[in-house]
Amino acid sequence: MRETIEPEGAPDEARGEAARDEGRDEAAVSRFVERFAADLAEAGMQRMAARVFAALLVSDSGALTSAELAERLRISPAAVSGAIRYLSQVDMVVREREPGSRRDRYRLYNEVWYETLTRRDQMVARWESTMRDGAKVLGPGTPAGLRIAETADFFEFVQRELPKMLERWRAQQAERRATESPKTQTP
Amino acid sequence: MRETIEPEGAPDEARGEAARDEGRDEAAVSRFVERFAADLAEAGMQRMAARVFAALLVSDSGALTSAELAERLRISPAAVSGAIRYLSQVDMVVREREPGSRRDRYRLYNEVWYETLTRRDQMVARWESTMRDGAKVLGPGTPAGLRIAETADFFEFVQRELPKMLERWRAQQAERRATESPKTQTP
DNA sequence: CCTTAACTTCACAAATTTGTGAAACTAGCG
DNA sequence: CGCTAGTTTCACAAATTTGTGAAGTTAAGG
Repeated sequence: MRETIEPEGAPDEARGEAARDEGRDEAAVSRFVERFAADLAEAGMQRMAARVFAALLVSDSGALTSAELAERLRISPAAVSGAIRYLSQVDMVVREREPGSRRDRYRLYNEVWYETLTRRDQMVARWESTMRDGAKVLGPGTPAGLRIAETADFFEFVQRELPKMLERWRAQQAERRATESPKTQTP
Repeated sequence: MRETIEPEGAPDEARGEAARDEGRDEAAVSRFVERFAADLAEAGMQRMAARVFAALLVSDSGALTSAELAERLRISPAAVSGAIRYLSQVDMVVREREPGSRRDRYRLYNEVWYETLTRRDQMVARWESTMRDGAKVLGPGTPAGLRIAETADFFEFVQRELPKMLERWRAQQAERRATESPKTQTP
């Protein structure tokens, strides 16, 4: 029951400068946006942040203004603001001030998955630190102390592995781009 | 302000069959439990589940009864029940019915981290599926379609990598146990 | 079989989170 | 320099989540 009062046939002075994304099955796209957002939310991301991220993902330009996001997701500017604050904080989106206009655009960060995994890595680092302290408290002679020390070791292991894994992904991508279509280089 | 009325000096008929965990700095242990639980909660785990898991982690036996958990964490049996339901569901804890007595014991699952990563893997699988569908909706000719297809590829890559990583961890552990102290085998 | 210890379920009150409208800022543009 | 489009902040109402007490269930032990 929300009435987004935005004269549908507004003069197009304000139109056409951003993503147009025309000629697609908007209903299907929206379903996809909501489905992916739900996946992310289930994994712990704030709901609005997830929706905004998904909306950016399906835009051809990879960047949208606050107004566009608000319109497409049917949410208030305040909600967009909150979502963007979160997404910038975790480096999933970058804010671009357009030189000419006074409105911001929010762009998908290119290395999103790199950033996201790095963030996860930092979390694991914190856990390892917690575990090392715990191992001290419990003492190396006790079963609990040993178990906790081993957990710390596991977290340390994961921390060493994640960056390597990202490296392999990049290598694979580089190779694929080289072989698959030698013309398609990102401008 | 919770009053856990449990006669501290209860006759020990009901004592001594489970974890005793004596002679440690209980205050320090409790701080560690709460800290690690907070880490887990921040990562999205339900708070009570996180606390119960942490409490099991610091027990020497690696297993506690509902009553012990309730007492140590100062929570109601209902809360324990809820937490255990979650933890069993995700295979982080196994339920053991003691043959003699009528009370259950909840034991840390040995391969917790293996299970946890596997679970994460399944989540990534769902995301990949979402992305493949999305790529279809957007179409392979569009920028958004390409971006989404690449994301799907990334998820696929991660899915292939995680199991390998776990394999390496196991190998490393096996080796360490062999070299470090050839006597210390789990009974 | 009946008793009763142990666990689970349920309804609810408390606490937390979420998204909004409206007011407060900020900075282009005239 | 003031106007105003665009964004952020704030207080609050709605929705959700959380943990509890109490009732309900199950099965071990007499």
